[in-house]
Parts: sequence; structure tokens; C-alpha cells
Amino acid sequence: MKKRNTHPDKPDNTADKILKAARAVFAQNGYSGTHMDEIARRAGVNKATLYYQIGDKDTLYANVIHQVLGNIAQGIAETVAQAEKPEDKLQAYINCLVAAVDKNPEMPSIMMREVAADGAHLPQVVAHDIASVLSVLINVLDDGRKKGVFTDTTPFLVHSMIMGTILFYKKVSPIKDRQAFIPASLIARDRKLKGDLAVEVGKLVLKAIDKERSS
Amino acid sequence: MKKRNTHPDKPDNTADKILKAARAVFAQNGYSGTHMDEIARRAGVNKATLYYQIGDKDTLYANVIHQVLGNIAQGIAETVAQAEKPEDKLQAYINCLVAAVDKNPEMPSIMMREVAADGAHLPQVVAHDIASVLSVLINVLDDGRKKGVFTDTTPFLVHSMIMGTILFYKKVSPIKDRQAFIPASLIARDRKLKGDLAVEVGKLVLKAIDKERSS
DNA sequence: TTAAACTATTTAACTATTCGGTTAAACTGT
DNA sequence: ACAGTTTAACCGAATAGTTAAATAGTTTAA
Repeated sequence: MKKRNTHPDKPDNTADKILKAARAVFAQNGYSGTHMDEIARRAGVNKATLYYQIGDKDTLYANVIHQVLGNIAQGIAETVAQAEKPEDKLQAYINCLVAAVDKNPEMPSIMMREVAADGAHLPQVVAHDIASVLSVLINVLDDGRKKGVFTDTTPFLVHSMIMGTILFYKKVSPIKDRQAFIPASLIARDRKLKGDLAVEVGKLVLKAIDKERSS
Repeated sequence: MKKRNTHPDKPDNTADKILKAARAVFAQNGYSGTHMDEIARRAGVNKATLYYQIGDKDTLYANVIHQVLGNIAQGIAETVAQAEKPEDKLQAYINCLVAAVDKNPEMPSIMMREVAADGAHLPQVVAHDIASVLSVLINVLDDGRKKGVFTDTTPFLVHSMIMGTILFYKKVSPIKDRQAFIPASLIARDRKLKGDLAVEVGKLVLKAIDKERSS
């Protein structure tokens, strides 16, 4: 009997090896910049095996996207629901997003490219997942506003602020550390994040939409 | 005598037509997803003319990037310097960025892809421009902190917040309006931006880093 | 003024290569 | 013998880049 994959994080079957390689290459080079031959090479399999196991480029990309972006929605909804106060719900929401990005280092690149392309390659399933995440945020903001703890906000703007901040920071801050093109004088003046990214972002966002001292 | 280009915004010369078309196509499809034939077609010229006028794909892309991202730096530095108080400087900074994006609708897509690709295609000139913009922000934050009006922030996080918010909102909000994949129930619950994007972002960011009632 | 000579620009047609996808044969375990 | 899986070799379309000839515009010279 063939050795079965008991530990999903340590893929020993061919399809998982391919998906893992594909995730890395798609994140690095985007859809058009990714070549099937390179994925096969990085996965250590023949290209025909790739087609046998998964299918064509579109299908492979859809799998990667789903693996990276899907399955976040449910976790967020559950975790947010466990918190009581709107502030705690919002912090929980941000925690989940940061945790998802930490678990999936390819997420920022893939999401940014997908946004840049107007979601041209997004499968329906994933689009639904994203919408679901968004609706959780809208509910939290709405709830907080009704309870008088949040100001009257533009939900899409707050969403852009949370996502934009997390994704940008995750992508830009390593570039800076690699000193790729930022002059040393700038790095010297930079401060390290004091705590967890989720906590820092939570502080900023909560303060920004706090009702107490609204202008 | 050949009709000369007196009004730079109404390009009548071949190179400008090509650059304009290239800007649109690169923004829409990214570097690898863009084909020289399509640019030539959209510019209404023969592909060989494109090569004669500008050069190969890398050169063309570098030109587009420079046109879109370059030349922002100087304007920002000047405008920010004219403001007195750190709060006004920061608002001016944000105003400039939003104005730049408004003037250059292709900027969000191109910047996002460039960030996603770790700036792989960025010419040195443009990298320098970006660093210069960043240093303006760092100085403003530093100044505000010393004067006791801003909290002690992580500059790169604030930068990510400003850029991320603007770029994401600019890209995501039209997607939503086109109803591409966001369900109608979400759109219904959304609020329109009350005022200018720059003003709204300015309010949020200033409140987020305001010293008065820091936790 | 005119026509020849010359230069800059544009074009259709072509080439070489890359790349997504296929095929038929070989290999593996049951 | 047989089903599941992998592979080397191959195919055709797409695509970055080239070439040589045609065209348009400018200068020169009588």
C-alpha cells in the first residue's frame, strides 16, 4: 500500500509538492510570469506529472489561490463572534488576518497582484470567501457605531486601511531589511515594531475610529 | 515642417502615443502579462516603430515606471515644507499622494505589482525617488514626536498605513462599484465617502497617531 | 523653383525561442 | 495481468525581437 499523507504540513505526496512549489512561484512571479516548467522543476517532478495530478495552469492557480485565500473566512467569523465588545471584535478580526498572513507568507504578494488585476483570476469560491470576511468587518463596525464606541465610518475605507496596512507592511519591511534600494540613512532612522504587528495595527485602527474624541 | 508637440498632455508624436498605451497595458496586465504587439496595436503603430522609438520591453517598462512613479518626490518635499505644524505637514503629504494617484490612475496597479515583486523591475532612479518620499514622512513624524503632537510611531508602519490605505481604496472601491464579485447585500450596507479621500485618510491617520489621548 | 540626394521614420514580413499542453511508452506496486 | 503514476520527447501557438524595403520629410545645388 502506498504511504499515505498523515501529516498535512509535511507533504509526501506528489500533488502537495506541486501545490507548494506553485504557491511560491506564483507569489514571486505572478500568473503570467509563472511557467509550468519552473513549477515542475521546483517540485521535482516531470511536467506531465503536474498535468496528470492537477490540470492546466488555470486550475493550478485556482488551487493555489483557494489554498491561500480560502478557509480564512470561517475562522474569522468564529473568532470574532467569541468576543463581546466591538473593540475586542475588531482586534480579533485584525489578529486573524495577521495570523493568516503569518501562516501564509505568500498571501500578501498574491493578494496584491489579484487586487492590481481587478481580481481577474479569482475563482468564484474565493470571491465569496473574501466577501464573507468583508461582511464580518461591516457588521463589527456597524455594531460599534450603534453602541456609540466607533465613529460613523466608511466600511470600505476601514477595510482598505486594515488590509492595506498589513499587506504593505509585511511586504515592504523585508525589502527594507534586505537593503535592496532603501539608503542606509533611512534604515538607521527607522524604529523596530515594539510588539506584535496585529497589536500595533489594532491600536492605530481602534484609535482612528474611536468615538470618544472624534473631531 | 513636421507638426511639433506643443501641448505635452495631447501627445501627437509617436513616442508619447506608445508610452501612453504602454502605461495602460502594463497597469492592466503586469510586466509578463503585457505583450509588445498589444501595445503597438493600442498605440496604433507598427511594432518595429515601437522598437525604433523606444527600445526593448525592459526599456519601455522602465520609461513607464519612471513616468508614473518618478517626479512625485520633488512636489511632495516642496509642498510639505510650506506647512508649519506637523499635523498640517502630514495632511499635505497625504494630499500630495492622493493627488498623484488621481492624476495617474495607473499608479495603484503598478505600485502594487512592484511591491508584490519586491521591486524587481524598479530602475535605480525610481527607487531613489521612493526613498526620498519616505524620508520626508520620517522627518515629519520625527518632528511631530519631538513637538509632542504625535506618539512614538514605527515610521514604516505609518507609511504602510498611508500608502496601503490609499492604494487599496483606489483599487478596491471601483471593483465594488462594478459589482464584479461583491454581493449586492454588501454594497447596500456600504457608505459613500463623505468628502475627499485625502481628507478622510488624513483624519484617520492623524487621529491614530495623535498624542493627546494616547493609550 | 525644382529635382536630386540624403536622413529619419514607418512598415510588412520574418526568425528564433519560449512556453502551455500532449502523447505514448516505461515504470511501480498489487 | 493490470491500474495508477511518472517520464522523455514532442507539438503548435504565441511572442520578443529583427530586417530590408518603402515612405515621408529635409537639405543641397543648379
